[in-house]
Amino acid sequence: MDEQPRLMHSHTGVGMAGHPGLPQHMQEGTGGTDGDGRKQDIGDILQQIMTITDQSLDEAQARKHALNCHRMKPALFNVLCEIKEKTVLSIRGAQEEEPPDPQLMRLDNMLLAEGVAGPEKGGGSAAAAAAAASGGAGADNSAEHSDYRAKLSQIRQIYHTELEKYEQACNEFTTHVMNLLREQSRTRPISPKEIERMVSIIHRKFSSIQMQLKQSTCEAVMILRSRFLDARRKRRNFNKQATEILNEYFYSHLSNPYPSEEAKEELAKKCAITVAQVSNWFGNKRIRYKKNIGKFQEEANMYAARTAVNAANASSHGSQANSPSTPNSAGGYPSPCYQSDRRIQ
DNA sequence: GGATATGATTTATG
DNA sequence: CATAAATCATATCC
Repeated sequence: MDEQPRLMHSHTGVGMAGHPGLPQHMQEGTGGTDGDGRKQDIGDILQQIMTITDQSLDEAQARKHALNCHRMKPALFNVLCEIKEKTVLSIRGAQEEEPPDPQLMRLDNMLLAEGVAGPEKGGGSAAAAAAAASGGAGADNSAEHSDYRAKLSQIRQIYHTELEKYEQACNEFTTHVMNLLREQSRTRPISPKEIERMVSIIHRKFSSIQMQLKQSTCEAVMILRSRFLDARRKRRNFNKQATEILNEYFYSHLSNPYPSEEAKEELAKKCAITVAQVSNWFGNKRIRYKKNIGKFQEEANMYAARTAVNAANASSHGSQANSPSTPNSAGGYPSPCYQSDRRIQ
């Protein structure tokens, strides 16, 4: 809207005399006689154009309409078109290319990798699988994970809503501007290139806003990750049953407490934890046992007794009325001392 | 609240 | 790569 008076001033108002783009009949001096009425006409029109900004909008609208209907309008318009063509050509120079922003690409890639952008990934299938695999025992673990997933999808949803909002606003604005330009193109020459450029400017602006959104979404995801996926921060003790199973194995293999890969897998399954966790547990247990055997003596005795009783039960099942609740009363079980022949290397 | 227990991670080693 | 050892960071106990 504000370009109209400027254009008129700079090209039509002042620089008119002798402009190379102007047709012959408009470049004549004031001395001519037969073109006098016509010149007066043009002068009037130009005067009207010049004063258009001083008028109220309604008045201007009316003037515009009047100008539009004026018989000289097509001729003048053609002149303007010519001028425009020349000046626009000189304005438009080395600015058209637009390389993809590496920063934006980085953000996009990350959002895609985190599953925030892109298509909805298989809803809860991973969580369901985890819950199924862990049975009832590892429920807290999967619950924690689902909490993480819930937060992530929350972020995802906000991100998409905002993105959509921006997109919509961008489209609305673009349409609005294009309508304006189209409307203005009746009174001033507007090339398709110009419209294109305007649209691309708008899109650039909006995409820079989008980048901010992506940036903050990335930050949110990062914070979420560090909060939830750093297991050290959310350490959970294994449940009683799991530690019993692990201890049982440890003390019954005290001479060589290094479960094979298969044994680890078995233990992991029984305890509803991962193989890595089993390895961690044994690593911790070995070093801590070795460091302070005395402290573990009682525990060692207890588990040794229990396995002894279990063995006895298994070997002579049914014949004896035994009570598994009195393991300590049974004397003579092998004491799990830290001796040279059952060394941890 | 601090002491201790404990699961996970890091670092070093062969 | 598996493990030992040190270390971290939280959980749990008292």
